[in-house]
Amino acid sequence: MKFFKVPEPTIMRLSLYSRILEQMEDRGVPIISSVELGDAVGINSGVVRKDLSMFGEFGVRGVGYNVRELRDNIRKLLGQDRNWPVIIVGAGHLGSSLAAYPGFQQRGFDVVAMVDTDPEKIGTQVIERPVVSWEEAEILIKEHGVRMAILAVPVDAVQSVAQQLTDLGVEAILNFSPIILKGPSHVQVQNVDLTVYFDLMRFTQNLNTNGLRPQATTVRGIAFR
Amino acid sequence: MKFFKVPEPTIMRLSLYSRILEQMEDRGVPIISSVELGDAVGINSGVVRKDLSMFGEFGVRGVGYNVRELRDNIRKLLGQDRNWPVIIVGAGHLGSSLAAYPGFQQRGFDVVAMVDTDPEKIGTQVIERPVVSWEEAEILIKEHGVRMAILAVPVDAVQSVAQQLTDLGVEAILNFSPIILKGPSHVQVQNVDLTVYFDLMRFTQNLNTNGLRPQATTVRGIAFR
DNA sequence: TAGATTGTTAATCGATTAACAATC
DNA sequence: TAGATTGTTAATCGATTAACAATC
Repeated sequence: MKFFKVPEPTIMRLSLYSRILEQMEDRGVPIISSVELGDAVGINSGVVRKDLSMFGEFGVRGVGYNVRELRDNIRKLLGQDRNWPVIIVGAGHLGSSLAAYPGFQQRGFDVVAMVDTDPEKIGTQVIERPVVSWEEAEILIKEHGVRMAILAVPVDAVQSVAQQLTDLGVEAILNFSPIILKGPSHVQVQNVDLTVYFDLMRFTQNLNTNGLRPQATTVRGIAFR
Repeated sequence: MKFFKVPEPTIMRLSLYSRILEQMEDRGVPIISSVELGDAVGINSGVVRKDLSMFGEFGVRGVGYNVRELRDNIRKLLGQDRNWPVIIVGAGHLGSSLAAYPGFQQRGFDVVAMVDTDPEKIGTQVIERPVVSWEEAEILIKEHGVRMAILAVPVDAVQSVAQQLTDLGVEAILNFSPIILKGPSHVQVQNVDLTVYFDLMRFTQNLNTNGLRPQATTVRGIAFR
């Protein structure tokens, strides 16, 4: 078995490259240089080359990268070329907006269902997705081989829902609740805490207010200005 | 004028500390150690102490940190003690779910309005927030001194909406659309691209699928397992 | 060949970790 | 005083940046 050590910033940038390349492909651009790709995502061209070189030699010296070829390679790396069934837990505002996310289907995710405990919601459809009970969810998870779940439930329900999901064999949980979810080590938990971003913005604004000027910083390797 | 250089991971962790301290305060816990606080957010106690020491000496050696005191200090640092009027642009699913976000009001943000161009929506209320036109938005922005905006509009509208906001004097934009927004240098733009997180999860799952096991990594300084 | 751009190496930077003196 | 925990320093680690040889 081979061991991999890919810096997280690299993976996140691959995701950005992927979208830019998609756009280029749509526009019929055949070749792209690391400088152009870097500019598009707001980073240095060296980073682009370094990131890509971790996975192979995709470019041609003196020429650049074949857009379609590179796109296909990155898609494969990120698993965007396969179909990933996911379930969304919580059919509230956030859950619904995630279900409605256009990039979702488009990028290889397939929301098989939304789980909720509210009897009023169960049996209905939200954004053309069936809202189901946990009993039905269990069946669907087995049936579709669901391995990824998205959590958009109230804070106090997070931990028990995560347990439930783990018991049902889910291997990856993307948690949007503002709480740090801890799962067993074999389950990949990714906490995305939106309040952190609000606080991040406000911190800077607050410094400005106080007559202080923070130095430019970077966010997750993505330059912002 | 004083110059500040605060690592971004530190700011994000301050946000996490803030919430944990809020919970402790609610539970009536008077004192907390860096070890306890570190455990609660899943990091090493040394990081906690280092982060806090950037802003002052908040603890007592041999004892720990006074929960209420530390909470108040961090609130002040992050600007959570003041009221920040914000507007949300885009009254669709994502915009609505952000408006519904309970932590919003609670943590010092005040959504004064939601802006939309759909005549069907203008004049209605979403989550008790008025949906207004750009003309009305302009008035409200001036009236409330709005400096922060949240973007939840379709991809193709992002750049022009950002321009509009900048023209109206908005200084900070939190962009949720999966596009890298570039604003003028005096405007703070924070791109939060949810698709990046999906890809991040999937990348790991994809490696697992291929029989590879990625090493444990960290996300934005927050350990996950 | 001349020009361009990759892939890669070495230097730099910054954040995390480990360790411990200070001190309650 | 003994035990505990902070604030801080030095060592480590890892990512970014700069530079350039390889090569189309």
